[in-house]
Amino acid sequence: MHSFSNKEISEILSEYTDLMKIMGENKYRIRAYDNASRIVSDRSIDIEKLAKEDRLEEIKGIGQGIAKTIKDIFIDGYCQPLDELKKELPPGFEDLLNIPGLGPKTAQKFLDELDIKNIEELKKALKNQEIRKLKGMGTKTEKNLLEALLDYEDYVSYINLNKALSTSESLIKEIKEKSDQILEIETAGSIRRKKIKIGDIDILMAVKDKKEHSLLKVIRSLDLIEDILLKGDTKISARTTEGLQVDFRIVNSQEYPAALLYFTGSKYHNVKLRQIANKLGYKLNEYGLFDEDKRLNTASETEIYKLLDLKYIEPEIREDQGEIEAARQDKLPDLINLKDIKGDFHLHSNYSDGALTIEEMIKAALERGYHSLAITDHSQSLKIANGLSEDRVKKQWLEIEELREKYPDFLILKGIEVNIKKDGSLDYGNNLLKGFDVVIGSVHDNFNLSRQAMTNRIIKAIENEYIDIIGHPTGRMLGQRKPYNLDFSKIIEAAKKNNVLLEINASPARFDLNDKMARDTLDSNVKLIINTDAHHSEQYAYMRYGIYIARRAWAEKEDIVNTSSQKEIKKLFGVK
DNA sequence: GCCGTTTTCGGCCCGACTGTTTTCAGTCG
Repeated sequence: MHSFSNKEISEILSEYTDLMKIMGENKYRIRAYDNASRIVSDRSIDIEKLAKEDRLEEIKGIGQGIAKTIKDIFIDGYCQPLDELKKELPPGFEDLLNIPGLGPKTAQKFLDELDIKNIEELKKALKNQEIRKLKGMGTKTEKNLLEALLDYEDYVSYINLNKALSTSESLIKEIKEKSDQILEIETAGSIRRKKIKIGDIDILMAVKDKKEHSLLKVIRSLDLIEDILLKGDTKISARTTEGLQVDFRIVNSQEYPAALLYFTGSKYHNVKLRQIANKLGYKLNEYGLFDEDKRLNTASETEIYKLLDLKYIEPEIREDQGEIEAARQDKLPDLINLKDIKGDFHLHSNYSDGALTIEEMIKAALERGYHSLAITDHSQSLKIANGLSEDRVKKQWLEIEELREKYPDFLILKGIEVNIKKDGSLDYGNNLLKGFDVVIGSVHDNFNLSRQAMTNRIIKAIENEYIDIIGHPTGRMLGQRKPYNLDFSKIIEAAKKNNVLLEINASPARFDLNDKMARDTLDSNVKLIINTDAHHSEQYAYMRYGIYIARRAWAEKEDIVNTSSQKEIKKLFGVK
């Protein structure tokens, strides 16, 4: 038996799906494989274990055929049917499908009729105006494909949630200012679901008359809009000055709830809802829930769910990852809210690389309605961030003790973000560490250890009796640094055994843990703490992103330590 | 290829837009 991660199996199935599309396979077979690829990547099922125990068919969506395909991958070490398909196509050919507007049929046509084997050859053919000679192709197609190809070569694949939120909020604000026809307007799509990575922006609008509106003109005039990609009565696609696609959808008021549901997705959530609607004898589309041709009156998404015998499902968990079944049984989680948060426990002051004094950080925390915080500056070896020597730690403790007298009702914890060294030992000795109320262990160097070495390094830190929290557990920096190689299930296990918290670092540079890992953590009954890692009090506002991640992880108030009372916090961190 | 509170066979979510057609296939979400 060979070894493969869920992700690797998922990618093999996904590649197989792409190739089957090009070969013109049965579309339902393609769909089955596509679906299986998603299921395998999604949740924390242990695909390798199930394969070894011959229990793959227990997974819904995986039947005899795909179970055998997966099993054979573990036995052979590769996917034989995939390799056979690959032999029939030139290497690099499947990359053509990544170009927007170019699908399997067109790709196959290019190969058959012009012997185009890869993106380079396509570019040449487009520039030489060979494409327009093909039947069903014209100059317009040629021009569009060339543009799409050039875009693809230096494209924006995705942006982070914080950026997407601010862009969509600006767009909506400007549309409202420039048009008096908007009855309702809202961001839908993956932004409404608060996914961390956003591929495009979906904005839904309700107007009085879908045929008689001048929204195209308004959209064309928006500051952030560079050009229009597609224009219809109900759908307008545009591109921002930063190269991001925005889809505007236009409906009337009656249609709005169903449209909001539809355009929020996810696609897989929607498919499930439609299947349920069909079973109940209804039809669900973006214009409403229909009984025969009669639209049922639904004033909100909640009413649509209700007619489908489901409780309202929050957008953040609409991913077809068990939420529909939970909604049917009234077992949905009561998701945590921003207002439940009472403290922030990973903060930097001007003792290390923060911008403000401890007192300034306290004042801003009070303004946010918090009752607690922890000052956790960097430890001595992080010179670049002005890490604290033992003497400066002692000096900071004295200052905190004075501030405690000045703010008696507010809980100020003496904390530290201590470096976890390459061998898993910590940057301070236990004699100093035991004087802190909160010790966060973080990795700040030697990111390229082997999976085993990195896992052991962090586990060793978790086992130190003074460690309370593992900070930004995977070390990723969005768009800059990949997460380090880690057996995360072992980290969860160690955290559970040693009563250590794992952090959701809410800083937009990190978003670490991500939603899936956070959900896996909670599934193992390990609690999470959400911290902003603020270096300035303005960054307390990052807490909302941490909440989004937690909500996507199905977190309830009780799952997140920051919601505890001051008394509970004291008990948790052993403060008198 | 998967699935079943009518089914082990016969279905499988649904619609918008584009380009090139003249009624539709391809692509996308």
